[in-house]
Amino acid sequence: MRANDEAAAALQEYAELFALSGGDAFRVRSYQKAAKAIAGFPDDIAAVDVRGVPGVGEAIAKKMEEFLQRGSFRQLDDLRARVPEGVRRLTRVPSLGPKTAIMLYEEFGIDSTSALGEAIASGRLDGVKGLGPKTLANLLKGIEQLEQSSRRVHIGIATALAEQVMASLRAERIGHAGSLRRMKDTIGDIDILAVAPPSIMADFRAQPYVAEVIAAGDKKTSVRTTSGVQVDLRVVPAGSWGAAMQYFTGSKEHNVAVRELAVKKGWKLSEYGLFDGDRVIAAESEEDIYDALGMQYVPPPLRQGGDEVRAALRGELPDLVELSDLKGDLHTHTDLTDGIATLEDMVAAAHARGYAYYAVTDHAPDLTMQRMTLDKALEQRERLARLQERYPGMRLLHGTELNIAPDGSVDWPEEVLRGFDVCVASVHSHFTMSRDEMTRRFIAACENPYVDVIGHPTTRKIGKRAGVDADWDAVFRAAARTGTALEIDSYPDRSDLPSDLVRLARHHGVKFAIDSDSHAIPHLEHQRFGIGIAQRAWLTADDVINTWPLHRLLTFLGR
DNA sequence: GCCGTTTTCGGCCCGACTGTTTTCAGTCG
Repeated sequence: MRANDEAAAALQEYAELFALSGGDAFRVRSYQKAAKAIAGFPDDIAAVDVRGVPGVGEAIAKKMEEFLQRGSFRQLDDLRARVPEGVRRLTRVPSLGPKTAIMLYEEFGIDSTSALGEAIASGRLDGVKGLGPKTLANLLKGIEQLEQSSRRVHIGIATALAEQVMASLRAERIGHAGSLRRMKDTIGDIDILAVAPPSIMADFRAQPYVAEVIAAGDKKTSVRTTSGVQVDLRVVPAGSWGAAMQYFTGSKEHNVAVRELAVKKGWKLSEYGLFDGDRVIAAESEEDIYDALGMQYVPPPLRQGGDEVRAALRGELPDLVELSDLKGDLHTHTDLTDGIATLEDMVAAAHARGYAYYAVTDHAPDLTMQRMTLDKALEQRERLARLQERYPGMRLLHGTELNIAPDGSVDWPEEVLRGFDVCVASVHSHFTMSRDEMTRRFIAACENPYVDVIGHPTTRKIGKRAGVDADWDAVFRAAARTGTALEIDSYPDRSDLPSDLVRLARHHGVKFAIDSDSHAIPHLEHQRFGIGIAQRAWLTADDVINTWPLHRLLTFLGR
């Protein structure tokens, strides 16, 4: 993890603890704002003065400097000691905020979600002021949701941790396998393979990110990291690298299918190689193994144990969309609404990525907290037009992220919508409508001729909120019929659409936009996670509108 | 805590929703 992300996480934790200990709400907001700005700051704060980050003054700068020196700061240590861990977990329950968490702890001694569950079940909280029967029932439901989701982390967290682990170890060869390599949107634990001397295990156990050693052997060491995620490190022989990668990448179902192929030929496939008796047929590279079995190389995101093995035997695997196919980004924000970087900085960062086009899509007025007005949007359009002169090779598109109201309507009338190059439309509230109402809502949005892309369609937040309920077949048919693209929102805690729904939508003839939904410059890189979702859904470049050349994209947008 | 063409104090995104209450507190985006 970058120093910025670690420092921001510590500050964010401090903000939470500060709120839980009854601290001033404006100060809480200051800490949160600064944490967001530090995480999104393009330069390494270990290398530059952190006071240069907007929202960071003298007090926060001191805390961050202490953090960079010793991995914590005094005020954070104090609050960690004062606020029980269980109380912090209470606030992760949806609809349970700091006020209620403090009250439950101080009045009833409840310091964990399980204690809360028992207290509700036993009737101990019946008749408590502010906690009616509906609230208690909602809390129980929230606890259940939390317990189901808390064992896995989203791919953004897992990727950062895996990269940190690999960078911290010296090896002749090192790489990650498992569900992370298959680009699943959530990851249970991280598998790292290495070709290295035995001493790597001791080095691994001594790393500062290790909280607990679960198992320590010559071939495998398992630890729980300070972030709570388990990491397994396996040392493999150099000659078996490909076989080990193939074996530990999985999925289990994929490996069963591939091993059956080997058995049919009278061979044996293990993590040490593909063998005919004692003779090694292939072991050093995955490509050799798949080749020897008479099939195409199967890219990890496709190894799900579905029909990829059959397709690979027939030579019918798709030519998957790659990160390098993307020619632009169609959903990004600036500090005009809830982004933290200026229009000029976001555009410059997009240009540095070599895009052929780039859309700025700040929020529209119906999300009142964003304070957007038509005047502000038009002024931004002027600024963008002036910026365009500086970037002749990159077409700047002025867009907006509209809000889909419960009836499926959006923020502005047609004459205003007509003026945008691209309109993304997304659901941001009213998540609990009935399936029928929600389906009608999405279909109405698709039928709006100015809506080009449905943003983060299920609105799920991994570990926090389940997706909305809708008849997706009906929604996808409407999207295909109206020429409305569905977004693959690459922001890792969204990962939305999820790959199974992408595959279903593709079946209906839908096109997709792989967007970063960036609120800061580093977020532009998140598109790699969206590519993973697209690959798991077998998408080719032709399925993704932001791989298309500009003129084809503009034709699709109908502008 | 931060911030400043209304600068060193007094503001700080604010409206909707839910479940509770009998006029509102807490939570969320």
